[in-house]
Amino acid sequence: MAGRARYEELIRQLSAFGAVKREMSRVMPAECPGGSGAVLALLGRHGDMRMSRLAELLAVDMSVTSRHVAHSAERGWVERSPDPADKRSRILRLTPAGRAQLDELFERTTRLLADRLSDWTDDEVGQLTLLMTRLRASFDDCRPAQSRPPAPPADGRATRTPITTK
Amino acid sequence: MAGRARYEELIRQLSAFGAVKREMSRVMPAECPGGSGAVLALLGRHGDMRMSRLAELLAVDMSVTSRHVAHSAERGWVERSPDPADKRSRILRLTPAGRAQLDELFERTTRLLADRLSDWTDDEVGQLTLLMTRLRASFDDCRPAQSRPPAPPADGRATRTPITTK
DNA sequence: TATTGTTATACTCTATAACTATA
DNA sequence: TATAGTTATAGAGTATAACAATA
Repeated sequence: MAGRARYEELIRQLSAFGAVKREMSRVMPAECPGGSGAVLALLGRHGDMRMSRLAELLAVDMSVTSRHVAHSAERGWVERSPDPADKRSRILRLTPAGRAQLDELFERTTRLLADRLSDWTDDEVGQLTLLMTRLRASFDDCRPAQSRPPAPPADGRATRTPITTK
Repeated sequence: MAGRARYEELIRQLSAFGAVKREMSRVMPAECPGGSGAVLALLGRHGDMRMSRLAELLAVDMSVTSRHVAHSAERGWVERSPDPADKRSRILRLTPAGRAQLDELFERTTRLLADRLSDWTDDEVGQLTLLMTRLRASFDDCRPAQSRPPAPPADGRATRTPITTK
């Protein structure tokens, strides 16, 4: 358990963190806003899935997810095919065009980070990523849990706060 | 210089970080949205200042700053007095009510963090804060620079870009 | 009756541009 | 002419609630 001063300083940093995200979004192609980018990134990482699962990964209401996905689908980046097992559901899949767009996003953001973080060592970047991942996991653990998967097989530098199915 | 895989993983974490911020803002009093909270926090930390300086600290356009400050002033948290040295400017100051509101904000967010991060050590929280501070500084250093002070000596966990009165 | 997904509405945050009042 | 600050407008993100189709 950390001291109050620690928390307050962390709060300040969290609060001021918007600036970094804003600068990241400024290098994104105008046609692809952040919401769509997040959709593509998650589909690229986790593969095909349903709306509800995507909403959970985005940690956002499904109504919001629906709009982001609609935007992506309109541009041909995502395909929504009916789920044969449940006609209410739709299976989302990244199209080749979506994959290309995703590559472009990573290309741009990676270039930005490589520029800004040129004086960071590989290990320092890894450290920050690890701690941010863990922070997010610590918050996730306390969510109204829908269908949190039982300890997703941590893939390398994954979450240090193991997820227990409640 | 870190490897591309490092950057991509960091990008994913940055992208997913909104969830943490959203949860933080959910514990805020309805009357005090995030923008006002940031204003109060910066005035509390750095003391009285002008609009332009606050806008720079917020890393946001002055038009945005103006609205947040107006919101805070309407609620009696911030006082805008004319600058005798320059009649175009206004000096911002935290009122006692603003200080009380700020205390309340820290109280709530600290409580949230203490809950979520109960299994983090003091040192781990410090580590994360330090790295986030440094990340932000790395981005700041590349900004269109208005009155950025000349590379101050980093002192541990404080902002690495200390503020000097222009 | 409950769940999946969509749509309508409203609110916050942001940037750009036009405007004022000083400098 | 340039700068400090305000306001109007527009765009992105989010949540809540009402709705349709299916389970």
